[in-house]
Amino acid sequence: MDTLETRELRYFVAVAEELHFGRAAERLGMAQPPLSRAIQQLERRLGVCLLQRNRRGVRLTGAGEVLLHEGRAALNAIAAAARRTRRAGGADSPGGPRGLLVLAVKAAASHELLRRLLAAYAAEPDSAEIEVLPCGIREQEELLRDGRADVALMHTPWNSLAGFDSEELTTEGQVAVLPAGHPLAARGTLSLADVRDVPDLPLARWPTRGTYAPGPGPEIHNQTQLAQLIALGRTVAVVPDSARSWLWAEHTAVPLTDAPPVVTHIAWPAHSRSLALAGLVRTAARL
Amino acid sequence: MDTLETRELRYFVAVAEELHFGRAAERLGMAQPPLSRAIQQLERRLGVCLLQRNRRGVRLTGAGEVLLHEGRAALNAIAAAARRTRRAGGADSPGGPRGLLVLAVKAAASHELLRRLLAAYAAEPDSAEIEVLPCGIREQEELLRDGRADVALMHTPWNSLAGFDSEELTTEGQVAVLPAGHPLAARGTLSLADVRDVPDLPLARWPTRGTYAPGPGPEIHNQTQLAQLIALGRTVAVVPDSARSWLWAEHTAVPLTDAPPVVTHIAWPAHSRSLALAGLVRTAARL
DNA sequence: CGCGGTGATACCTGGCAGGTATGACAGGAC
DNA sequence: GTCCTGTCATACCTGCCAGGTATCACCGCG
Repeated sequence: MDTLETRELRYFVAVAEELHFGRAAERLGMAQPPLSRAIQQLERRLGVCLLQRNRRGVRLTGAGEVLLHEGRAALNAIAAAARRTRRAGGADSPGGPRGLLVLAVKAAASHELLRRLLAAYAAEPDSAEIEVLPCGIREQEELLRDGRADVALMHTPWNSLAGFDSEELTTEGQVAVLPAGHPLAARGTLSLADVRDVPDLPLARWPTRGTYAPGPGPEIHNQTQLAQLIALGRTVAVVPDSARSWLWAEHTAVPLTDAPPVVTHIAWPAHSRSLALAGLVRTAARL
Repeated sequence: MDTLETRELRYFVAVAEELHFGRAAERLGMAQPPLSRAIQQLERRLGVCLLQRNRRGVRLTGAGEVLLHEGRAALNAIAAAARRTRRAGGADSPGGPRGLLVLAVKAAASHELLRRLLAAYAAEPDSAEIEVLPCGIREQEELLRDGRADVALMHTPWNSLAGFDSEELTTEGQVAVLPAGHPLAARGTLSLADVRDVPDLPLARWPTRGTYAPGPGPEIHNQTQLAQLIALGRTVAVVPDSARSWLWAEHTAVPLTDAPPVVTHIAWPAHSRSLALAGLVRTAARL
């Protein structure tokens, strides 16, 4: 009587995202009428109006917004339960894998730290196997939430640690990456203002939540592209010190005096209680 | 094909907790055979063995343990979605409540801070209604997780903030609460060692996760009981400074020099994004 | 060797999820 | 006004599956 079925959550989230019963039904691989009925039934069971069916289209009510957020979180938790259970399966069978941890890392970030962590953990007794899953920085949080990953190396201020348990690992400064021949490349240190005010080298722009801030610099989609544009003398970028590991010969990194420090954390879903994870975190904290 | 139904999660959690199909079925209000079948089906769908059916009883496998943990979290998320949606319902109807926030507080803790917070928030424009839900300190986290509460006042080091977003509010010292006539009550300050070493006043013992640590002091179940035992000269307790608000005339509070400080936070589920909650947090941070 | 207690199997049935066909209604073109 | 179109809701049917009852297979124990 008061327990939501995952089917209903899936249906509602689809409708709330599409704001269109027909398209939502198509996305769900079903016909539109049963979907309409299911949503009505959900509204009756909750005793709440979720959607404002106006002539021409659908809008979310306040309660609908709440269910969209909370429902997404619940669906993530359900998917995580299924994935983590599957991953743990077979760990009992003697001779089988003793456990597998999926570690989400932003591609090419903290390369040296990661190398040392993997080596140190592999040397531990009873260590589990670690699968390294390179991904985008925004993706990490989603991967942890929906169970595709178990643990992640995160970097403030870019990642948000809200909702996760975490342990601080290292702090590093940031550097400006310039084309090797540029006059500024000869300086020993720079300030953010120096970098922002170079007229011939507009600061590269990264997407924040899918959109680019306005500005003169080029829009960057991946690191290779950035590296090339810097090498060509078209842009300059501010990156953490450890990013030196992927610089080209044609790049020069100059330390910045006033850039915010970058802190690397190891983070995991707050409720996790696996031995393998605890071992990895302990190893990381001792590095 | 790979999506867990909440029904299956409920069933599995019941069986995993009871470790007995018959009792689990009874708890679920159903017959035992369909429950057995549902669990088998779940195991087949996940491709994982969850339970070790021995002669005489059932045991969890590793994968079963994982599903028990993750499944509980998922069920909490689902219950939270339903409850918060219901609570948000009707907030659209003009004239209806503009919103209701449920605030979980440990009974009698941070009394003055709470009073000021409620007053300051009520004075804000567009403030929602606040329902204060007094509860035990361990309960708070569960209430936030399953949606019975939206926000809580938590106290480190007793509460864990893992999994929540939070804002630090105040830090306070701790005091020893003694019977008024006791020799130690005349002292201006005390150390933890002083309090622990009084032979005639054994330190009161609080339950930690339902069990009591061994020791000579009385086992405390609630604050009233503690207050009475102190007044009777049977025990001594270490409590935060703000607990002075519930002391009796026959009590004397003496500051402790070396007790760990108590930090009060306002905490909420990390993914929450409601305007009313944001307003309350902003008000609290400005106090 | 029964007996009690366990989970598994066999079989049946009612409800409900989902499909198809169609209605109701609003807007736009003219 | 009168179509036509795009939307969501309703009506009705059907097949599947969740759940019930009866029973089995197994084991430990007095």
